[in-house]
Amino acid sequence: MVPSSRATREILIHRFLSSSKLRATAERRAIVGEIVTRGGKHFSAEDLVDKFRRRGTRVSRATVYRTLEHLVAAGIVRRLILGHKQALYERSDEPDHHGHLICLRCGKVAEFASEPLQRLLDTVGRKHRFETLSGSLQVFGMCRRCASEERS
Amino acid sequence: MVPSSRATREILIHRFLSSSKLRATAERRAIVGEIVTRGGKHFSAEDLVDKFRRRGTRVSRATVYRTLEHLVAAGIVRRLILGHKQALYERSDEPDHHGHLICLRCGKVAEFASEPLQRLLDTVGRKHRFETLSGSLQVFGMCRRCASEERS
DNA sequence: GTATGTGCAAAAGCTTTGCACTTGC
DNA sequence: GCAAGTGCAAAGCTTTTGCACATAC
Repeated sequence: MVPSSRATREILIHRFLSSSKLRATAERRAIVGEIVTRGGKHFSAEDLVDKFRRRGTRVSRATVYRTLEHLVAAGIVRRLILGHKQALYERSDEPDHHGHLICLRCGKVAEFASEPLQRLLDTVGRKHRFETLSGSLQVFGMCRRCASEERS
Repeated sequence: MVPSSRATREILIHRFLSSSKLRATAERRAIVGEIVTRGGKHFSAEDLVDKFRRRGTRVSRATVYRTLEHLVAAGIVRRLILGHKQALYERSDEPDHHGHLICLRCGKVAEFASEPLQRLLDTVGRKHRFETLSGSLQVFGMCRRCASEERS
């Protein structure tokens, strides 16, 4: 049974709005709602804009960017820079720290959870007196499919 | 005693040019030479353009970008995306794998070598049948100086 | 009623590209 | 000589911003 998406959304919206003196606008609700609906997957600002356009919800690109900025500041989503072009975002209430396997040939991004990564972050932070907020391990290379296609 | 920079440069240029059927132009020599001179530090495409402009060497921005692309493909430099704006590059013959500590407040990027990171990459690659070419661990947070300024 | 937020379109910033000219091999 | 490389300026993309209008509180 999947946890109630409606409940999650309300919690997130509440946390988001109360974290500063932000107003609860229809646009912000739509954006948070959409992010909740997407679950743990990565998404770009443009993904949201597209979705709203297709669905007929009126939210401008500028508002999407501005709201994402707030969400990042509030610690609700993380901003990832994986490929070479746009930034991707993901909910930060996802299984703690994880890394990304980025295929340089097909561009696919896979994710892996890693308990050792978590420990590594702790160690590094302590050693360098650095206050770690989040960490992202990017591994560049070739996914299994591309590696085998490359050989043939 | 620092290893001969001239020798290093020749080796790199040779490796670079012979890795495909690339021609040895003055521009490419200047770019590789400059990268060698910079040692292990990060640099952006614009850094190179600036340097050439100040020094009076005529190398266009387009050529810098095109050559960097070749260098990345040849495995001589790595392309890093650390902050939010331009890509940074670094020589890939640097002390194997290392991570980056990125301060979200002042933007400073520090580097740390990490043997455990190396091991983590191996483990992850094996586990996910992923052919790892390079890995980059980005740790976002606050550096010591900013953390203390923030508190005061 | 007023501080906040939104939309639009323009601006900004990095990177890529088309095309005519140059040059290494 | 000709394929490969360069420079220039224009175009492409994502993201940010200024400003007039709209709206949550």
